Amino acid sequence: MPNDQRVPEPDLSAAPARTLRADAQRNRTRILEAAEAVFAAKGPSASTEEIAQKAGVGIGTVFRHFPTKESLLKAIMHAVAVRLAEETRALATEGDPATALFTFFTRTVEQAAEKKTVVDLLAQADIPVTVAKPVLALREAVEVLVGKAQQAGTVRPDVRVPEVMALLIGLCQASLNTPWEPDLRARTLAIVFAGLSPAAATG
Amino acid sequence: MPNDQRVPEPDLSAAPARTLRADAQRNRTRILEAAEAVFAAKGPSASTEEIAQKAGVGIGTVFRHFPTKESLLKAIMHAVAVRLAEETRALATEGDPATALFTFFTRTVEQAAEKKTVVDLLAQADIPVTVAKPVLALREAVEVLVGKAQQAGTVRPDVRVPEVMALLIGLCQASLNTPWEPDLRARTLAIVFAGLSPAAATG
DNA sequence: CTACAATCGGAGTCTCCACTTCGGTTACAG
DNA sequence: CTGTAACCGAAGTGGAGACTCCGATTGTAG
Repeated sequence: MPNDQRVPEPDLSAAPARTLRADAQRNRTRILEAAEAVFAAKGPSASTEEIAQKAGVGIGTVFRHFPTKESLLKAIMHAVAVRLAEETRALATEGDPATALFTFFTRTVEQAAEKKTVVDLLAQADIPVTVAKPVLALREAVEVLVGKAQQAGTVRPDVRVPEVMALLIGLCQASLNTPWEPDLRARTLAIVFAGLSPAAATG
Repeated sequence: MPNDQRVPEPDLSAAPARTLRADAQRNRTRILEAAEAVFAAKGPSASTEEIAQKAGVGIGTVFRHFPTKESLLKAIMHAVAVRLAEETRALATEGDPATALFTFFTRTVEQAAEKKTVVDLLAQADIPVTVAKPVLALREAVEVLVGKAQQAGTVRPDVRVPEVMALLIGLCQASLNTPWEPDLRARTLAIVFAGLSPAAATG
């Protein structure tokens, strides 16, 4: 039994502590699931109590697993970033190079309205250190998408990744706050895609 | 001209009450100025106390003039909406039809980072009744801008106002949360402008 | 089975903020 | 100048939410 616990670094992955008691592990999972749902629906301002209730545990249990509301939020953002980066990388390696970027764009904007966490994650100016790695991975995956689309001739060669990310973030935020009809979403995306295409004037 | 309709609605303009005592009028003005500055800098979550302090009055004075924090916020938004609508209308009547829309876009996005109130106003899904009129005026002015640009041949004829507003809101929000370098802002706007231009493929 | 340490959970604390109250102050009519 | 009604402002109230404490509960080693 390791009496002394020396933990120089907090591990934010799914199973951080060793020999975690069974109920503790179960509750931890429940809390993470509940937190992801609540944060996605109501944003970071959702109360910890609501998360505890949705998870079916007491509020004290939440704060034992995550000493701070912020730490819980970071754990969720970490998970979200990892998933998003994986999806994007899959699209970059397996998808049709000519259209993969547009698919990624459309899919992300579509889901933005339902997943506030994703938008908050993307919009953050100063990325917390704990989620920096997956966010970097996401950026690299987008870079691949842009590069392939440019090689395939569906995106202008002078377009760079920062402005693509800027457009993505902007569209996600706008669609989140002002729920778009599918028709409006399609037309708005069409304008951006047209602007990215080689047919457009460079101005 | 709209027919005269009598609406029992509180007047939110600068001088609502008649025969307001001199010091009261002065304080009211100070509060409005302070609130606009603070809300623009910190958003709607800024505390009333900070506004009172910046205005140089007690917090009680703020609540006498504006019974609710929300009513104060609405008064500011009303003023902002009126100003923005006037600027836009001026651009619609006096500016070069071919470029006025782009000028409006660029100017608004440029100022977004410093004026959170404007972004909050534009992004609101449900416009409060008290500011609906100037917001409608703004929308009409944008409609004129789009129409003139289309007549001048600088914007595709199939583009409609809703998607233009959606793009504007998205760009403003993104530039607000993630401060853009002027260079990035220019490149991002260039993509959108290219997408609006007739040279772009319709998809 | 039993002991015990890890875990649970919710009442309690602390802080922040919107909003109220009321005694002191001041503009202004007469 | 003077009375007074309007106005001022800071201490006070209430509620919400993040975080803590500690007796009760429970998984698990032996």
